[in-house]
Amino acid sequence: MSLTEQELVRRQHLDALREAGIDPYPAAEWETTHHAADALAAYSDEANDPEAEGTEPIQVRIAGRMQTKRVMGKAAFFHVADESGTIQVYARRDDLEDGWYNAVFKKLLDPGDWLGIEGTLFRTRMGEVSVHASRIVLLSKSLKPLPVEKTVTDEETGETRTFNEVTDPDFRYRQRYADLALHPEVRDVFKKRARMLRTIRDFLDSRDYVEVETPALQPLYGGAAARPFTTHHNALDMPLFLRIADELYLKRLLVGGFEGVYEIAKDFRNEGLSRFHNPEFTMLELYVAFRDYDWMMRLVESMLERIATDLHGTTDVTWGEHTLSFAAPFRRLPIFEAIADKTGHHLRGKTRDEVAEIARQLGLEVDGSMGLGKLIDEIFGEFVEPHLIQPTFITDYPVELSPLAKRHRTEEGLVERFELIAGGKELCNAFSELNDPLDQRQRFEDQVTLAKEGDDEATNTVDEDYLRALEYGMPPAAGLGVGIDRLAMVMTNQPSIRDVLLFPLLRPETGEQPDNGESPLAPYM
RNA sequence: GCCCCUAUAGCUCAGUUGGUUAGAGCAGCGGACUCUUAAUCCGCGUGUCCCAGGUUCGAGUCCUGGUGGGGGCACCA
Repeated sequence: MSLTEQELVRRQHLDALREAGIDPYPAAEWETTHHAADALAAYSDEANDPEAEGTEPIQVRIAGRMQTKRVMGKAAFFHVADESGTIQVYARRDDLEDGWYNAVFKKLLDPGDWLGIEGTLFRTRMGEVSVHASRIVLLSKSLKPLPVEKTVTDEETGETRTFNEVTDPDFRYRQRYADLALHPEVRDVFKKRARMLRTIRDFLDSRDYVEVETPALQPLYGGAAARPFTTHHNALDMPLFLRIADELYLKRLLVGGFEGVYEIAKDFRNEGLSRFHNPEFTMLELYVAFRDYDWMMRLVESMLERIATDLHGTTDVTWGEHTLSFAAPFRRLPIFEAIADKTGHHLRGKTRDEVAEIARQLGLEVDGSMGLGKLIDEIFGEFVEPHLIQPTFITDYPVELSPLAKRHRTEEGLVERFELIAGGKELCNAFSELNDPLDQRQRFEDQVTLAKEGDDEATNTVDEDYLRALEYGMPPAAGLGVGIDRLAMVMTNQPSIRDVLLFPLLRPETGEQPDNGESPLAPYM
């Protein structure tokens, strides 16, 4: 791939630096005393006013990426960005090592270079707290120019305007490193995501639930309805599946005597991509012995309340034009009531064919392969779910949809299950876990029948080992699954799952295509 | 898999009913400048107009096919 003029210029700078005896990629540690934000805070600390008579100037050593460079002959200003923010640096020829300013700083350093700066804090005539540099060290040379965005604050209105903002999603997702370097607010999203995960772990650990790890490579897949990725183990010469859920392994651990276990892990589902779906995604699963789905609703309320408060200081979370309230308790609504509210149709007790007719009346496409459960799910997904903006527990699903959930204690044909919907999307799925081994075997066999009838998401194998575990006796338990990515979307107000994944799945870039029949795929050049 | 939108300089974008040499700002290059902040001033345009065909005297512009990206549908307990 040919280099642009700007890339060539930077390579020339690199060569010139080496000729001048400056290592553009030095190994030695550059110990810092401050981040940019700390330095600014230190200066504005009124208890130690640095502008008061007789006060010693504050010495700082900082490190960061050079932003725009404004050279005015024998002095220059530039900003340096580190993880905390930016701070301006004032570099004067006569304050730096002899000849260095003209020969190195002006000619060979470029925006994007990583620099170490030593100096004292002062306030410029324009009022900006800055570092008056006594020493500037190149820490790492940048050979490829980052796009230049400039943000201006209008002094009268206080409004900020950004020029040349990089908005191309292709660029931002593919070159996430550049997106992050350019956009501190994108880094903030991922810091919030990390904090959310830490809150979840704190919350669960404080209840003495044990974080465990179960296989991602599985000889049989199960625990959800989804098509798996398949792979192959060479030494054992056997096919393996990437997990679509952790559920069946975690419940084996309840049999083994753990009373609370959870796992935060990637699941893999071989399905389409969308604003809400990535083929690999992060799932929290939690199983607690001797509890039921009612109890689990209260736990979820309490956990989400805490996540919202930790991230935002309040249970109110902005979601597009809405404000979601995660203050407990959340609304609870049986699925049949929810459907009746939105469509006027009471489906409880109706036969498969009656529901199919209603679905047709509502304008849904119905075909003969759709069972009662599937039809109800379709109606719910089309007419109810998108309208559930505030956090809402939808409860008591038809048994056909839930082969791993316990039958409802009083309602025939239903299971003790809930989903939490917020922002019009499913965030959690939970139930009182089915622990009757004989009922479980029957439901697995029903799934196998569905698979044979052509449902390519039904599991086509009975997991005999799981049934063996259940036969030893699994305590009654409540189980929960939380889509961490979707929760992160809601908690950080991001419209696409790609905005809460550092590296969402994209097609590989096609490289330069020499007309020689070689592979067109050259992802990273 | 289907439908719609979209692709022009490193970045953000303009480009007329098809018209001859494809432009602007920022970035970059050369020069001036010791408190600037989209620094300013003087000079310089750096391009596979996503790709491949086609229509035409002539295509960035129109047509067909393809590729990347976005949105929607389908799929997704």
